[in-house]
Amino acid sequence: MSNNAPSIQDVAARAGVALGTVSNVLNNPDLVSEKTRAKVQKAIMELGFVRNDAARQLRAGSSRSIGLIVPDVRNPFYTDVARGAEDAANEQNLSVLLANTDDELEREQAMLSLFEEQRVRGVLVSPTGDNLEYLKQAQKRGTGIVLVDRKSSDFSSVSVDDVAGGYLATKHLIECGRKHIAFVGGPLTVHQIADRLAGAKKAVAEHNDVTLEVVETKNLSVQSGRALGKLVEKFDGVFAANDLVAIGIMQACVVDGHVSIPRDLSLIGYDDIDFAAAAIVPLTSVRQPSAEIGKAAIELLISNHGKSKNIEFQPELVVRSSTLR
Amino acid sequence: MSNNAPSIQDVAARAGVALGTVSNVLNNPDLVSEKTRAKVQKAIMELGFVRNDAARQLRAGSSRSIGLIVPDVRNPFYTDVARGAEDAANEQNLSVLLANTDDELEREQAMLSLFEEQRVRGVLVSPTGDNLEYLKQAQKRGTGIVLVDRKSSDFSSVSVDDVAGGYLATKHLIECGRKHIAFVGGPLTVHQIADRLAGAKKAVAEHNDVTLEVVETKNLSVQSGRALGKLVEKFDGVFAANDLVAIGIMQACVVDGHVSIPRDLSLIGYDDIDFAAAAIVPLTSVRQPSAEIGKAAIELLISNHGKSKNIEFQPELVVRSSTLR
DNA sequence: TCGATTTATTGAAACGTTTCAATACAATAG
DNA sequence: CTATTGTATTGAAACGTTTCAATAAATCGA
Repeated sequence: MSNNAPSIQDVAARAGVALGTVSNVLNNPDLVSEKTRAKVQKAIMELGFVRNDAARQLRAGSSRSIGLIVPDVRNPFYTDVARGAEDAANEQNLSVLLANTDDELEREQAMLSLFEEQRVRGVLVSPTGDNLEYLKQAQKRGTGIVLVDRKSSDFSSVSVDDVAGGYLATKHLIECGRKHIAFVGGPLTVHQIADRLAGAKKAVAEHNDVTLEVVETKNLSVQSGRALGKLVEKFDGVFAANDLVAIGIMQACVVDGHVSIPRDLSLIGYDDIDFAAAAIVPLTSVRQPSAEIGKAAIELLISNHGKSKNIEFQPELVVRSSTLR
Repeated sequence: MSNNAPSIQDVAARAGVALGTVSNVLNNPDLVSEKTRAKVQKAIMELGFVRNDAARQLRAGSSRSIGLIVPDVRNPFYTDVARGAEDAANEQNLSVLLANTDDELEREQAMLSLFEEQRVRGVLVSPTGDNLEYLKQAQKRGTGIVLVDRKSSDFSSVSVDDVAGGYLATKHLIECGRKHIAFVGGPLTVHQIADRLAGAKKAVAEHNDVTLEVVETKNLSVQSGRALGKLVEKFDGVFAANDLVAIGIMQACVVDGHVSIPRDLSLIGYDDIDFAAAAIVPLTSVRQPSAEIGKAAIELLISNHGKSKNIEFQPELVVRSSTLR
C-alpha cells in the first residue's frame, strides 16, 4: 500500500465539509442531506478513498470477520463446512476467513492468535489435538469459540455423533457378511477418529465371530490410504476413517489389480464427500451434514450469550457399490 | 471480545515499567534487559494480554496477511493453489486468508474491499469475470495484486497456457480416433474456459473429418456435469473444461449404464485434481502445477517492485483409462 | 414575528499501538 | 576523577477512524 493513502480528513477537505460528516456519510447516510452526501461521495471517488479498517476497528471495537480454522482445506468435508458457514455469515453481513493448519498444532495456535489479535467476532475451530487448554484461555479472554466437528462441555459445539457413525458403518459391513474387518485411519489421538473406532468396536462386540483390527495411518489423506497397498488383502472388510483414505485404498487395490471391490473387499468411508459417489467403485459412506454444521456453528456463535450449547447431528449411512454383496 | 481487554498500558503498570518498554519486549526483545523482560512477560501472562492488531497496524502501517480470492473453494485445484501459497507465505512469516466468491462478481468485489480495508500485504485473485477494471483501481490505490490462473499485461500474473492445454487435450482425443467431439463447460465468458476452447478449436482445425460442438454449462461443478445426462450420447469424445465437470459426466454415464467409458466415449478433464486418478474410470486430464502456481504468486507479490511480471507454466497431459482405445 | 422543535453539521476526544528523541544509568578510557 | 561511549528505559506524539456533545440552520406553530 502506498504510504499516503487518503484519509477521511483529506476527503473532508476536498468536499469542503467536516470530518464527522464524512464519517456519517459512510456509516449513517440518512443523517446527511442529499446534497452534502453527493459532494462527499464525489470526493471519495476522486481521491480513491478506502476506509482504513484498522482505525475503524480500533475505535469501534468490533470486527465483521469470523475466523474458521480447519486441519485440512484439501478435505472437501471442511470446504463444505466452510461454504455452509459462509452462507450463514453473509446473511448477517459478516465475512468468513478460512485458515488451514495442516494438522499442525503450532499452526493452529498461530492462526488462533492471529484471529484474536484481529479481534474477530469469533472463531470456529476444528481442533486437531486433544488438549483444548489454549482454546479455553482464549475463551476466558473473551473470544467467542465454537467447536466444529468436536464436542466438549467447555465450549459451544456442533458435532456429529461419531460413535454412532462408526457403529453404523461397521454394522453394515457385518451385515454384508464380512468377518475380518480393518479400521484404517489415524492418528488415533484425533478425537473424531477415536470415536469412530469406538463405534466400530461396539458393533463388533455384538458378534463373536467377527474380528476388528486397527491399522493406524499418519493422517487422513488419499496418499495415506494409497500407501497401505496390499496391507488390506488380509481383510474382507475395511472401514476407513474418512473418504479420502478410502479412495486411496481403492486406488491401491485397482493398481494392484487382484483385489476386487466389493467382491473380495467391502469398503466404506466417512463424510460422503461429492467425490465418493464418483469413485472408481462408488463408495459407501457415512454422511455428515457438512453445510448444516457450518451454518449451525455460525448461528451458535452469533447468538451465544454466555451459555454454551452443544448441537449434535446424527450421521446417515449411504450405501453404494463398494459394499454390495 | 469483552469490552475491556488489557492494553499495553495495563501490562506496563502491572510490571512497573513504561509503556514503551512493553512494546520493546514485544517487538525488539534484545533491546530489553533480561530482568525487565521477565517481569513484563509475567505481567502479560497474568493479565492474558493479547496485542490489538488494529492498533498495531494503524500505527505500523503494514499487515502480515495476504488475501487469496478464489471463485470456488470446493474445487480442489484452488485449494491446492492455496496450499502452495500458504507454504510460501509461511516461510516469510506471513499468513494467507482464503476467501470464496462462488463465482459471484459482487462477492469478489466485496472481498477485495475487505482486504483493501484491512491493508493486507497484497491480494492474489483468480478473477471470475472479464472486466478487471476494479482490480486496476485497487492497484492504482497501491494494493499489490497478483492474478492467479489468469494473464493480463496490467498485472503481475501466474497462469498456465490454457490454449496449449486445450490443444493437448483435444489432439489426444483425436489421436484416440474420436471424430465427434464435445467441449463441455461454461460460462464461456470465463477466460480460462474460453482459452481451453480456443485450443480445442485449433486442434480440430487441423483435421477436416473431426467436428467440435460446444455444450455450455452454468458453471464448472460436478452437478453441472451430472445434469447433462444423456446429452453426451451423440458424441464419441468429450473434453470437459475441468475435472469436476468430467466427473459429473462420468457419474451420469454410469447411472445411465449404457454408455461405456472409454469404449463408447473418451473423456478428458482438466486440472488433474487428486480425485481424477480415483474416479470410476480413472480420468485422463491436463495437469496444472497448482501448488507451484500458488508459490510463484506469493513470490511475485513479495518481490514486486513496480514492474509487473507474467509467469506462464506449461500444462501437461496425464493419460489414464478414460481415453484408452 | 418569535420561540420551540427538528434536522444538519461540526470538531475534539478516544481507541491501543509503534516510533523516536530524550534521558538515565553503567561501563570504559584517558 | 572526568569525559566518552554504550545500553536501558522513558513517555509524548502520531496513526485514521468513530462517537458524541455542542452548535448552526431550517422548519414549524401560533
